[in-house]
Amino acid sequence: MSASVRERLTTSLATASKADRILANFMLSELSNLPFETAASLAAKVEVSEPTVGRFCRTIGYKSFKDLKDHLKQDIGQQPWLVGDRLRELRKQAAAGEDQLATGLELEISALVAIYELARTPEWALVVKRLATAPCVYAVGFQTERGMAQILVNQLQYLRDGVRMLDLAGGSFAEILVSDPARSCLVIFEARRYSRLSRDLAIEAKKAGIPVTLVTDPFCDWGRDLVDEMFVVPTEFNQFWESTAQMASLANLLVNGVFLELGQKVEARMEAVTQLYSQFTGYVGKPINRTPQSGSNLA
Amino acid sequence: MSASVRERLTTSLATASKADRILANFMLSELSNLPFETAASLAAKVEVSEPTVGRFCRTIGYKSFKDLKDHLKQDIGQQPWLVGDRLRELRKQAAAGEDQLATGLELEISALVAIYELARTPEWALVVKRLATAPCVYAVGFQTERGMAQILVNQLQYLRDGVRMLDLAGGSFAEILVSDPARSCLVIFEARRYSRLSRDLAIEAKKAGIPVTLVTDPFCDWGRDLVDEMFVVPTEFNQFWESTAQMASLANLLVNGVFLELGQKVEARMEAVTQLYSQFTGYVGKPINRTPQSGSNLA
DNA sequence: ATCGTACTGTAATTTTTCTTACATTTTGTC
DNA sequence: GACAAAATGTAAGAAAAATTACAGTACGAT
Repeated sequence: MSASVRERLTTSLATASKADRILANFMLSELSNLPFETAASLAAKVEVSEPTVGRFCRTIGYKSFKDLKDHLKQDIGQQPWLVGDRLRELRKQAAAGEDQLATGLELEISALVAIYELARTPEWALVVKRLATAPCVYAVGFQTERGMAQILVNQLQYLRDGVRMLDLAGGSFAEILVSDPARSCLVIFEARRYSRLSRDLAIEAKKAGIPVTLVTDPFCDWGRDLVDEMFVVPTEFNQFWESTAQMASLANLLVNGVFLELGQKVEARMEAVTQLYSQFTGYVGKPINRTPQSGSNLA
Repeated sequence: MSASVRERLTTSLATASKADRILANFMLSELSNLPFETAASLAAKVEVSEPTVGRFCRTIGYKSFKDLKDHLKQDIGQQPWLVGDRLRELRKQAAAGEDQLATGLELEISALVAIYELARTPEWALVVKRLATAPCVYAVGFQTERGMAQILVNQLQYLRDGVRMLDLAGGSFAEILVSDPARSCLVIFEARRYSRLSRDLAIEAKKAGIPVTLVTDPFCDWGRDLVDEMFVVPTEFNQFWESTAQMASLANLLVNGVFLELGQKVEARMEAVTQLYSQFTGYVGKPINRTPQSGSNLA
């Protein structure tokens, strides 16, 4: 009757019921934030009812969620969990050992800050508006930046129609370049070494009058006057090569902006997409819903 | 109106009244236990009345003791750091307007910290080693996480042979599931709502004996005993839905680890890939190199 | 010394958090 | 497919925590 909170949670996983497992899992992954939670806040996050939280704590041997937290206090003991402390800890280790990782963290953090600064610029607002309203949105990325375009596209597609990822599979980029420029816009993700395709595509798009947004690294010297907006994302984090990881954060912020711009009306669409996914593929926990919904195609 | 809890407490020491000073001092020395305290428990410990605690918190700018705790949670420390001023600036604006963006930034930063902590775990080292040495590496992601898998795959492919992205285009995942399990490993990126495919794939991979690494959000309750390693990435950044953006950072860190593991020998390959890209597509600044290089196919 | 101001505590009230009782749903079994 | 058992949610109520109102106290100024 005296195991650590973590141990008890882990043990419980074996026998616990569905809701209890969800709780245990979440608690395990968020152990360091638990002290700040309350039974109600937890319940909301994992989408169970409040009594379930209390009951679960009782089944694993505590009096209440609060009691569990009190035990946590002793468990964590000297381990830091305030972000500040943890950051400091990482730094210290970085200073001690020959670990270049932690300095990378600081650089990555500063990249994030830079991105959030970008998100307050007029250009940002402009791009968000365009991504929300242009009939056709294209995104593209080559080499290692292909995934970034993918991320933007996949998410935007939940919010609106007419979003497509470009690639050179067809050999020409004709999809966008011969379409009505007033109806299209393009987002290019790029970083060193810049693919010739990015530049050529930007040139042609400009020629065609299609608005182009370039998300790139600080070394890009060819974009400035070819594109309408250029978002520069820091990429040097002490890793063996540039990391464009934080472009994903930028992409997500853009998507978030588009959501805010579109407002309520996207909800129906998101619901429909989810419904369709449920129907054709299925989600964990819910079997495939094989009954096509009459109201599901709002595209 | 935007200092860290620690800062505010320290500042208050100068002007505070007797009881307040006692409180501030106690809080400062017990900062890491604060989340477990309640206004009443604190009051008892320093022998002041409960309202005094609340009042004190209000005089230093919080709504209540609970509000102070909430800020503590996000407090990333007062250390002078790289981007301190800019971060502070963003925070100030956040405090002023009801701008949820900046608090999102703090959450995103703490997610980064969590990832860098992950990168120091034994599991991480294990996964890196496996990604570096397994003959076949597969990565997969569905819905909005597809891009994450893409990012990992595209980069790993620069470093080593035998890296492929999985999808259901063929309808069966046979590529990996009927291959020699001793030669393969799998990385799954997933987040709510979890695709049925992720789980089923994990189950089958486990059955087949293929090591599986799951990168997911804190809400995932089905992975724990289905996979060999589970990396949990925080995803709630005050945006309209979960943002898995920081998984990209995790992917890049993994790639970086693989690079360090493989060492010098990857350079030749990277050079060759670059050469081939130059030959077939070309880089900005360099025209297509149309002369095939005799030494370029090391694959 | 007396007054006034600022500080602090007591007690009542409000708000939040947790629990209990009961209804409903889910799960497993025959 | 129906039943029982287990699990979960709802809603009401109990307990805890925090706030407010108000009264008393300490301390400085006059």
